[in-house]
Amino acid sequence: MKQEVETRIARALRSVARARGVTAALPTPTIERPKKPEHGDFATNVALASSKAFGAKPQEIAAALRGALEGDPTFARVDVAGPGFLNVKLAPRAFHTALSTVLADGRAFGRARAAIGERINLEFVSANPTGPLHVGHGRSAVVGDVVGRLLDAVGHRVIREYYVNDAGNQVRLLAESVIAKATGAPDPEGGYGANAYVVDLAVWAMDRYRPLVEGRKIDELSRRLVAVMLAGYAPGTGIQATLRALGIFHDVWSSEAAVHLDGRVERALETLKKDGWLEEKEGALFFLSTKLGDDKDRVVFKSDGGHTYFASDIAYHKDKLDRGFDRLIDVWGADHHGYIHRLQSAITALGMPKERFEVILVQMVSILKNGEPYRMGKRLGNFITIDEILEEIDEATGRPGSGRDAIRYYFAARRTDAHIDIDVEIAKKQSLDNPVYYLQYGHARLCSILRLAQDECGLSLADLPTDVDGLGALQHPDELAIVQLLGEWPEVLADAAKGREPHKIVGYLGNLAQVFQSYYTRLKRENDTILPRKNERADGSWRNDPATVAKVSARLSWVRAIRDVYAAGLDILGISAPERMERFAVEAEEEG
RNA sequence: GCCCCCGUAGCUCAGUGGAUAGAGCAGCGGUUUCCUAAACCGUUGGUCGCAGGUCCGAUUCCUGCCGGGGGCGCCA
Repeated sequence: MKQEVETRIARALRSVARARGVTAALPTPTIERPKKPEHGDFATNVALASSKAFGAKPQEIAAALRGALEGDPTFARVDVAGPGFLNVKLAPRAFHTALSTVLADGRAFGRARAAIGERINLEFVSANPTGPLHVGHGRSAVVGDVVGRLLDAVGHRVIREYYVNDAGNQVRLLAESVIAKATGAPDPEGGYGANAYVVDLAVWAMDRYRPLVEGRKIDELSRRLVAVMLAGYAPGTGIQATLRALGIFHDVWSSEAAVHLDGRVERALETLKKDGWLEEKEGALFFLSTKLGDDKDRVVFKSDGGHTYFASDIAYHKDKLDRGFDRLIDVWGADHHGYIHRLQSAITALGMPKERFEVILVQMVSILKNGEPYRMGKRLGNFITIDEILEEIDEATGRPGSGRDAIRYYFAARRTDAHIDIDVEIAKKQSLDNPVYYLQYGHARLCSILRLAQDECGLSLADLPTDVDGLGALQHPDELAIVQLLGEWPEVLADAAKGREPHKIVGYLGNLAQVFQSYYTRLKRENDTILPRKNERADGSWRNDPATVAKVSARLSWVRAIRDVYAAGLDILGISAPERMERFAVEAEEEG
């Protein structure tokens, strides 16, 4: 729709320029939807932008363009406004054409027709297997997952990966903390003993692996603990179960220990050394990242002989590149931002174009509790887990899955680079007036209309019109405005994918829901309905008037198009799209 | 000290080199014989942190400052 307007305006601009003998370069028209409806369906500032090239006043150019566009049947009217804006109003048929396109593609509208894009490795969550996932991980998880769905939608092939840090001091510390707890010894320095789950782990370890605990077999016990943190010691527990509860799945689980075991670290460092990127200083081996603009060189081999986390991370990312991906995307917490430059430098040094490596930084989630801010961090003991919040919300609503929908909505709704504050108490209570229900309700209402059309009007969805003439009865200005909004969906999807911005999908859907609900109520006020009235449905009398049949059919096609785009949007967000929603019993309580 | 993010309505946050800066929640006033009122309509509420600069035009881009958060390990 916008495309068509754009080509027509560009053509008009060229012809006006030719007529006036203008030879200077012409600007590409930018077409936008005006905020004010009285400014038409589309507006362009191209006359203002062309002022220099034409050596004429914007308003004069606009008037000339208006003349060039006037004969075109696509436009109902063209106005010059303000300092030289060109406001165009489209003929209804242009909307019917656009709707027809949406209907042809249905839920796939806006999606790439084939996976012709890049092969992308998307690494996200990758939380240390030393504790349950907390809300900060949850944000990364949701952002990563939705970005994955966005990339899929525009035709990339995405592999989702979780890197398990099962080799470092942290898992060792966890094992020591568990042993300490089990044997009544004091928690090691920087240990996890303050966390409640360590008690459970200690009980579990004593039960299943008593010899490892008593014999202080740290390495062996660490492996068992990592496994149990990931897979849980009972169904429904563990990091993987938490992710599943959020509707998040990874294709590949990579182990840091495995990177160490088969010599990949040494090989990666060998490659760097050969190319002169490593230098020994003060007994340690440094990667010369300052050559690539980093603040300082970074240690890869410590003076005690061990290698750093950075070293294994280089090897791990080299491995990902070796697996043939066109692009690596890592989703990290914002507290890792200082790490980007050095890893990017390492990737450059390994001979890979640094553009192939991309980091999405997800800003902090600050947790408030009853208005009191407190930091979260594994070592502080008191943090909110995803499991807790999911359970609270599911319980409050009595609808399993509502916690997942709410959390996904909440974390996807905001720009990833902005901090967000969550008051835990509010997040838990918000279950009933969370905006996610507004979205789901909108979808359910659309489904409900289509259901009644089938059950009570004897209309088969397959028989509804999808052609321009069949949709001709669609004339209400609100209906046409919503068609225009539907027409924007592919662009919104593409933008959100390109910028890795889930929140744009939330914004679009919220807008779509709002304009439809508004229309729906307005129609009532105008004493009109989409479906025939109840008595007419019952006796079938609405079928006697061909104009009514045409209008009802066209509107139902339109409803189906909205529902399809709506469902596609919810699917990108991973939020369920219920076909009907029951009322909650809670309402009665509120009245009392 | 250096680097990154943020600063927009009472609160939580969108948004844009262009016309009178938006939404949700909160507040106030309305709407229900009707396809789902979990809704809708109206209304109150703004020095777009401050100051310069670029521009025909800046809330948007640039610089400086102020405020909040995060990062600056031979930790992971």
